[in-house]
Amino acid sequence: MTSRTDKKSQRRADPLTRERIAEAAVELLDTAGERGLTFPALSEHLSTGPGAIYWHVSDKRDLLGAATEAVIGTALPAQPAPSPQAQPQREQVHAVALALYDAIEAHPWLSTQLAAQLSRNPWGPVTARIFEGISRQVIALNVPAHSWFTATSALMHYILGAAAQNAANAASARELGPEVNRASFFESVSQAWQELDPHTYPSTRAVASHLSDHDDREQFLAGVDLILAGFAATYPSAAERTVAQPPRRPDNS
Amino acid sequence: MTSRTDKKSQRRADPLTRERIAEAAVELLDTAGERGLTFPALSEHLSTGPGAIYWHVSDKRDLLGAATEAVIGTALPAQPAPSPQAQPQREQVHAVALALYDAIEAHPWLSTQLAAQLSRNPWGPVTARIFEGISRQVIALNVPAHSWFTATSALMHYILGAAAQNAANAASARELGPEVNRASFFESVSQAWQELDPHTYPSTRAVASHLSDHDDREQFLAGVDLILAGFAATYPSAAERTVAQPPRRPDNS
DNA sequence: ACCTGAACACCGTTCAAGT
DNA sequence: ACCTGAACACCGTTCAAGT
Repeated sequence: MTSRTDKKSQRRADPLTRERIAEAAVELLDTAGERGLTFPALSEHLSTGPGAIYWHVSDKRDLLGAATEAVIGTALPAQPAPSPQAQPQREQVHAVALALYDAIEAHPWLSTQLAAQLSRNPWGPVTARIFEGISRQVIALNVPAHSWFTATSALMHYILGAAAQNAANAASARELGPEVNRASFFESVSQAWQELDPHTYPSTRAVASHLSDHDDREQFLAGVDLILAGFAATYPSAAERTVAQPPRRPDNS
Repeated sequence: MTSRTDKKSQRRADPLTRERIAEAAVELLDTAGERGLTFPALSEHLSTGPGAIYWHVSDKRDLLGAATEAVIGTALPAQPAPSPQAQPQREQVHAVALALYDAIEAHPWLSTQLAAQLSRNPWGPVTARIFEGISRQVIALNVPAHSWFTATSALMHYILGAAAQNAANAASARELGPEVNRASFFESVSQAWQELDPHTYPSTRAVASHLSDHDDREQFLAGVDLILAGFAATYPSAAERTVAQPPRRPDNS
């Protein structure tokens, strides 16, 4: 494990690299949250000085980018060949969606960073990896070429937005105490919504009263299916690919 | 306009209020960007000290929240009565979607703040206003009650995500010089994507090659229509509401 | 009740100096 | 080439003191 220059006076056990720094940053972000990632804290974690970090990373944005890249890289591994048609199409879409969903739930800070990458760096590796994962499905779904971008966008924005929302809910629920399950969290949000002014917020109140204690992942996938149904309905060529499956309940009831 | 105590020694022309502070914050955010909103800058803008601002606002998060509220309040005015069926349903959805789209394009910092509000404060006025605007459409669309939340989520996340993406693109294009139009911006992104590794990013490259020089708003609405089509296909009761319209091209070609 | 402005704690970033 | 750590600029927040 130690390097070949195994003298007693080697500078450090293992030298700093952008990757090691990214890992440490992820750890800090997961542990202490977005506010917990500071150069002083990270320096101490790596037992070095802030200057050393700046040698490998250009600034804090770059540091956060490296952390994001590290997580996305393992959550959405590069798949060279358009994956074989082993799974039915719908399940492949679900797999990509859930990979992102789980990554964001495990690292709540990720949702902010992904949004930042999307907007700041649409040609960066993070954006490309996500876009690739989703557009591959869209193409396989026989969406016509002129609509690839629209369809991918719709799916991607829903996935990232809903996953972020779920992660935030999970974090809020966690704050209410580890013993409280999701049910009581939804209960409390539902209740807060019910207390809105009936005159200005009639529909929100109505929706709140129908917020069943659903399974979050099922709910998330129901949204994905809703958009897939939109593809099938809008592009006849895409229809057989998704609709030919055994008809699945599109939502909880 | 001046208060009743109209002595020469009144402390200031107009006293600070949360609203005046929010307005000034919006101005700073629009002018100088997210990084430009600092307490020193805001204090000077209002010709006061930082302490005065803290009397009306609890901290910076609250300050940003007030700014967000101010913008959303005018972009999405409260509509007491479920708006009359004057317009066809699809156009009402478009109207809400475009209101958010335009607000985000005019205030690019808004997209980050809306995401923050959604996750931190799901029961706050900003979230409620947006949710109300969209869920009202979903309900009017005859989506069944147990799917109101899913359907509203799908539409909302797409709208906010796509609008944010557009605002970011617009900002990037602006940076390339005021004379460059959107076309050349899309050209450059498309080109950057084309240079990705063909082995790992085949689909992204394929999509890039079909990135026509579209109208951004049309593209955005095409995505909305895609999701509406999903409603119609998934919930038979919703079908006649959206499908009965003169069939509109769902996308540019 | 509302405002003033100095003071404090803290963080991102730089840089001359080391190995 | 890579690391050290002190120093700087700047910002969020507080607070004793004013009106």
